Amino acid sequence: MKQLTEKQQEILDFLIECIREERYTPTVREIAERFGIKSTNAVRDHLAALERKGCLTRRANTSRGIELAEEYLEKPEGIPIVGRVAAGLPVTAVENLDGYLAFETLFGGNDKLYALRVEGDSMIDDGIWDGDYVIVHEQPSLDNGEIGVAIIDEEATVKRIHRRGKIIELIPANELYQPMEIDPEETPFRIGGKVIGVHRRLR
Amino acid sequence: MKQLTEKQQEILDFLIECIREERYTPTVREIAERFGIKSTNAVRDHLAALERKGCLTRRANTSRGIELAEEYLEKPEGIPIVGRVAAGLPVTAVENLDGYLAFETLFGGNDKLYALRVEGDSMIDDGIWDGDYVIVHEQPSLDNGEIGVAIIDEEATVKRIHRRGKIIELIPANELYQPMEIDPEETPFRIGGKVIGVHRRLR
DNA sequence: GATTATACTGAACACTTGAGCAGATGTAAA
DNA sequence: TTTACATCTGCTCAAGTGTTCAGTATAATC
Repeated sequence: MKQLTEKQQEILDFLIECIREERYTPTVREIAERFGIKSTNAVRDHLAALERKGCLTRRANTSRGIELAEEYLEKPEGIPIVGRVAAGLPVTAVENLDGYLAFETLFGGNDKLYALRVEGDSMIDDGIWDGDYVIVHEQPSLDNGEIGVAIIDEEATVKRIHRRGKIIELIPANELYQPMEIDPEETPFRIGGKVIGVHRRLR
Repeated sequence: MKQLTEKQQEILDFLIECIREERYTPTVREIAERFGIKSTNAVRDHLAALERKGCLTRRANTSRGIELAEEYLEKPEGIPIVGRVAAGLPVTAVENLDGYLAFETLFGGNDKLYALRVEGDSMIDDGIWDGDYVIVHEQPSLDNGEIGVAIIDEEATVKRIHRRGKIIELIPANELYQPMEIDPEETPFRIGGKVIGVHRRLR
């Protein structure tokens, strides 16, 4: 991407604001009015420059036919992640900013994910509490000892899952609970996926 | 919201697809072409009906001036939350769907939020582990005993925070650690906010 | 000094587009 | 039957809008 002039950047910012925030592509004349430009051709020059520099494309002879390049269409979503707290600044100052916390960025657009609300405290020693959401990657099998979702008789439960020969062992993380053994030939059993995240809402 | 006819629904769906997905508002004639309608006035009638029923508004005398109502602009984001797992269906089948897990819906567009990565295991008994993200609501004070962010000498730390007279007490949730006492008149101290959520990425 | 890119004015042109009118057909409710 | 509404055709018109041409001026680059 080539360097933009100040004016070009201003106009690009305006376009981004319009299209991203207002879902509304301005006309050449609207852009001219916004910047106090009296000739549509001046705007045209800027748009041509922006197009040449790869910031946008235009549909010819079409009203409001500006299409922004991909990188300008997404707005940062989620919760700002604060790194070090710089002296004297508010916590969320840009200087402290480390990124954005969002499921999108954390789990990267994976469409085999689902969330499950945990009931009971059988996994409390693994840091999974009653009422937590676990984020699950749907997959048919697990490595031995991984935390996953076991579906027994269509009832979902979160446990550490071991396979010992033909027997499936579900191991809680709470000394008050006993491990459970399942013979898949006797009991309808399947694996719902692997737990890859935990989310808790405090009050 | 009044009932839509099949045709009106089709046109609304097309508008939603264009505006939401392609960021591109079609003209009356483009809509006509899309549905094999030969007169712009037929489309005009449909748009009038949709406007009357509150699905959209139109900017008069403006090209591509259709504005969808708020409820059609957002697409469901986040991770599907599964409730009960219905028999015989894949886990993420619509029948099991309970909603979507997203920071947006969980924390409702609150802009006083930030996230902080936790270092150390001083809060392990409160289910906050080393490497977790805590979601913090920025606020200047806390109720006694709430979990919050204490900023001491511009260093942020997560603890249960008590106020005892002039003294601030920071109480860890791990018997290996000792409570810490702070005199705000001697040590630069402020409250970074209240911890309202925990998020953990497993591997 | 010549060339190129940026930034703009002003006017004219032609296509794009929304708006409007007159009228037709079919369906469903009153 | 009457009424209301949805759906559509065909046409016209005016306003909206992108495009082009002819210039002017400045600064950076070669």
